[in-house]
Amino acid sequence: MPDNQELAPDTPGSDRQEQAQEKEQPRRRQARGERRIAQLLEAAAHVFCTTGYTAASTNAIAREAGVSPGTLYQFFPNKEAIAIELGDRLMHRMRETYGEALAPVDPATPLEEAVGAAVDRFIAFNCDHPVFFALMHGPDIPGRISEEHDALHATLLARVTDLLSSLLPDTADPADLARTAQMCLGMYKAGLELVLGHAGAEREAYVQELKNALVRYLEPLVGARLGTPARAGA
Amino acid sequence: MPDNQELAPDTPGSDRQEQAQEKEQPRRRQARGERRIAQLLEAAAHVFCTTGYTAASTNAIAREAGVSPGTLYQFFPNKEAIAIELGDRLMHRMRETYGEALAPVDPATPLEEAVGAAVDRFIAFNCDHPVFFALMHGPDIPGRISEEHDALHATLLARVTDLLSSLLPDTADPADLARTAQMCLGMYKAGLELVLGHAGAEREAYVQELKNALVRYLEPLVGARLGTPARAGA
DNA sequence: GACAAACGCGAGTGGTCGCTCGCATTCTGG
DNA sequence: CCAGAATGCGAGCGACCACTCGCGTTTGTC
Repeated sequence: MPDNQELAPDTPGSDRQEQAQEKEQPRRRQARGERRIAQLLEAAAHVFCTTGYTAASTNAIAREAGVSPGTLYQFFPNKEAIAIELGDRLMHRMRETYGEALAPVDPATPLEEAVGAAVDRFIAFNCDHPVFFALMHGPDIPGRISEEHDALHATLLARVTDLLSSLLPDTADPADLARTAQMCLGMYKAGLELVLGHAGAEREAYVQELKNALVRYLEPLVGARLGTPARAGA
Repeated sequence: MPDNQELAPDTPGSDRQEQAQEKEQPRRRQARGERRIAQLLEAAAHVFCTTGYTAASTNAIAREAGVSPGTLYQFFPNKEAIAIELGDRLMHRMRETYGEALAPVDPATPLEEAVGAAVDRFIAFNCDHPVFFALMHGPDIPGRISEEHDALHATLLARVTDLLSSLLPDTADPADLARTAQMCLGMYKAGLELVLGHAGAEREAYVQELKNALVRYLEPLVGARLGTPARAGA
C-alpha cells in the first residue's frame, strides 16, 4: 500500500553522450534537475497507481509533485515518456535486485524450495513497487510501454522455461514446456493480485496458497526425479 | 409530461424488464428502437473489445453502428449506460445458459469431471462473448460497472465455494476454503487469458493445461475421498 | 388523412487534457 | 561578475470527447 519507492538517479556524475541513436543532444542536467525528475517520477508512480495510466493527467502529476505543468515538460517530452522512464528504472531495479531470482537452476534443489524462493522474491518486489503491477497490467497503455511489457513477459517466460527445463530435464515436447511456463506465469499473476489485495496474515496465507498451487501443478512433472516428497500445509 | 399510459407495445420476441428497474417513465419504444438498441450494443461490444472502455468513444460506437451520435443518445443516457446494459444482458445470458455450470454439487462426481465440465462451459461462454472478458477486466472502468464486476465475482466465488465444500465436505477452516476458491478463480482467469490468446489446437492444449492445473491444485484436498485416480496427459 | 410521438440526424457546446510559449529566476563556467 | 544555459512558471492553444439541440422523417393510432 505505501509506495515507498525512492528512485535513485542513475549513476550521478556520469553523463552519457553515446546515445547516437537519438538525434537529441544529452541535455546537461543540474543536480536540481535530477532531483525534480525523481520527484516527478515518484509523483507519477503515485498517480498511476491510484488512477491508472490513461486516467492520469500530466497536470495531476505535476500538481502531485508540487510543480507546474511547464516544469514537467522541461524534463519529459510527453506523458508516455514518463511511464517509459518509470518502467525502465523499475525494470533496472528489478534486474539488479532480483535478477537471479529465477536463474539458479541447480537440478538438485527440491521443487518446493525453488518455487518458494522465486515466489518470495518477486512478491516482495511487487509489494515494494506497486506501480510495477499497475503499469504492466493496464490494458489501456499505448504502444511503447506495451512493448516493454511484452519484453518483460518474454524475459520472465524465458527464465521460467529455463528453470523448468532444469527441473525436468527429460521432458518430451518443448511446446508442452512453453505452455507450462505460460501457465506458471499466469498463476503467479493471479496469485500476485490476490496477495496485493490483502495484508498481514491473510497476505501470508495467500502467498503460501500460491506456492501450493505452483508446486502441486509442477509436482507430477518432476515425478521422474527422486525426492521432493514433502507437501506444505496451509 | 402526461403520466404513464398503457405501456404494452408488443415488443416481439423479447420480454421487458427494464421498466421495472428504471424509476423513470419507461419511454415507449417501437420495434425499430429495439433493433437500434441491439445494433448499438453489438457495435459497442465490438468497440469495447478492440479499444477498451475508456478509449472507446461514443462517436466511434455510433459510427460502427452506422448511426449518428444523436441517435445513440436517443436510447442511452450516457456512455456508462451502454456498458451497463451490455453487461446486464451478458450476465443474464450467462446465467440462463451456464448458470448451473458450477451448481451441480454431487459429491460422487470425480474431481476431474467436475472441474472439466465447469471449465469447458465457462471457456465456451467467454469465447462466444469476448466482450465479457474485456468489460470485466478493464481497470479503467468507472463505478457502476465496477460494482457489477464485484457482484459477478462474488457470485462466482460463492458458487465455487459451494462446489468445493461439496467436494471436500470435511475441510477444517472456512477461511482456507475461501482462499482456495479465490485461487481457483484466479487460476481460471489466468487460464482464460491464455486460452483466448490462442486458437485451434493450441487453444485446446491450454484448456487442458488449465484443467490440469486446477485438478492438481485441488487433488490433495480431496485426498480424504476415494477414487479419482486418473491423470490426464497433455 | 391527421396528429403525436418515436426516431434520426449532425453541427455545435462545454469541458478536459496533453502540451507550448514567453518570460522570470537560479545556477555554472570562464 | 556576467553571459548563457538550465530551471521554473502558468495562462493558453488545439484537439478530442461526452453530450445536446433544433429540426426533419418515420411510425403507430384514431
